[in-house]
Amino acid sequence: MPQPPAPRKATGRPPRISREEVIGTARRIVDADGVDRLTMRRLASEIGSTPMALYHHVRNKEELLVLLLDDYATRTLRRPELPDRPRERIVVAAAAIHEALATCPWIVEVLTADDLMSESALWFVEQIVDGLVACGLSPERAVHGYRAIWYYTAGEIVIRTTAARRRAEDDRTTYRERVFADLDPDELPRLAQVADHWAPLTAEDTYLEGLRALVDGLVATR
Amino acid sequence: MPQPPAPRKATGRPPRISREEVIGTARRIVDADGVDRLTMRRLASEIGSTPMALYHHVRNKEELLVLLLDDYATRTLRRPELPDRPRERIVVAAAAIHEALATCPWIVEVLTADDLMSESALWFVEQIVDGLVACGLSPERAVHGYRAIWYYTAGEIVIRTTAARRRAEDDRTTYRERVFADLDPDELPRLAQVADHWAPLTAEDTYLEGLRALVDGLVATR
DNA sequence: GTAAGTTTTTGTACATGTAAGAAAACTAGC
DNA sequence: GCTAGTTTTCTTACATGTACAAAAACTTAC
Repeated sequence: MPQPPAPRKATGRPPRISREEVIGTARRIVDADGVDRLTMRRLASEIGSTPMALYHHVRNKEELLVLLLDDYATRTLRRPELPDRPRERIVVAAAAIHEALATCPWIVEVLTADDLMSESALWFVEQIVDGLVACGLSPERAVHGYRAIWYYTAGEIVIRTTAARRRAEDDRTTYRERVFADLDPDELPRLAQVADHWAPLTAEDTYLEGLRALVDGLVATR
Repeated sequence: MPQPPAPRKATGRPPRISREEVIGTARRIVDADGVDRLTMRRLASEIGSTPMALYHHVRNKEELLVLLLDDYATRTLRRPELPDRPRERIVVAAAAIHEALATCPWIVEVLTADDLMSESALWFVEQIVDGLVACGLSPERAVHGYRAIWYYTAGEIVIRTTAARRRAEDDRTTYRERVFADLDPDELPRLAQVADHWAPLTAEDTYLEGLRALVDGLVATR
């Protein structure tokens, strides 16, 4: 793996491709044909190299996807105007991250891989932690609060995106539908009550409401 | 795919293996050697069949894993004593699901695949939805509240498990550590302030605190 | 020049999930 | 028995990520 801090040793066989070229070409493929079409072989051939050569610039395909997500975040995350009230500041910052990620449908494969820790995302993290501190949390509790918000946000995106993808590529009856079809109203009255509306209800986008509830709960002095 | 409701047509070539046998053998492999060692070829050979024969009993490997998780949930989920206060009931029910899933380290691959919708898990869902209604939410809002709790719970498990796995199999410096090493304290004062403790802070298990905050926020009349 | 050392590239090979279709093993109708 | 139909199993084949080792293309020391 190359060491950018070193001032270019100029020893060894000179590289024909660079990490940037790899990422850039991968981005083009993903933008054009979707993440499913991004294979190491195709990437290599489009870049004019061989599959294994790529592995000197990225550790493996997963890291490549993380780098792609980073690249995407750097290019599209714009810092919004933040309201004055700290509680609203938290909500707006988290919602901005959520929106950016939710419109990038292929992240699912990567989202769980690591925290969202690109340079450009840190500012949002800072705003959230700072907002929590402004609400009276200790720095430690603020970090925990940020983590909770991140769990909720990432979980929402991953689950909703996966569900949507599954619906798209598989129109057979899902297990869920079968289970909900014959609920015992005596044992599970509430679920039986909402069984008919379960699908539309869970399809609704309630990220913001949930986020608000979570933030409210986090900043409430208990 | 076989139709269990039909009373056994007894036509066509008689099956030599059953879905139950497939799941049972898969479970043994996973219990013995971990989910990584579960391959369709090995499963087939241990069952005394061929890989492609399995595909008449499970749709694909992902469905097999979902069925495995279902099986696991059915065997291990025990209904806890629930407190009277609805708010606490929600917390206890959600925490029970969380605990069962968190001790089953291989679920990550499946968790995002679908809701946790095995028969045995529905009772917990019922308790959560019912608890939310008892706190004054409409049935619709209660379902949304349950979804928020599920997003948070699944996100926590997926992210923490993936992070732990990554730490285990890769001791090289992570991207996160590098980013946190040189934070600009002027631009990101809060993060710089906690940078040293970030790793231990995020390693702490704060699921319950986050859950409590979320539930508090959900039931608070606003 | 040559030799040694370093880094990148390439070629080969393997494990894996699974698509496609042929074959096998049965039943029902004749 | 024979044929047609149905369901399950088996064979073959392919795409993919990537391990491993050899080769290539450099620099530096002599």
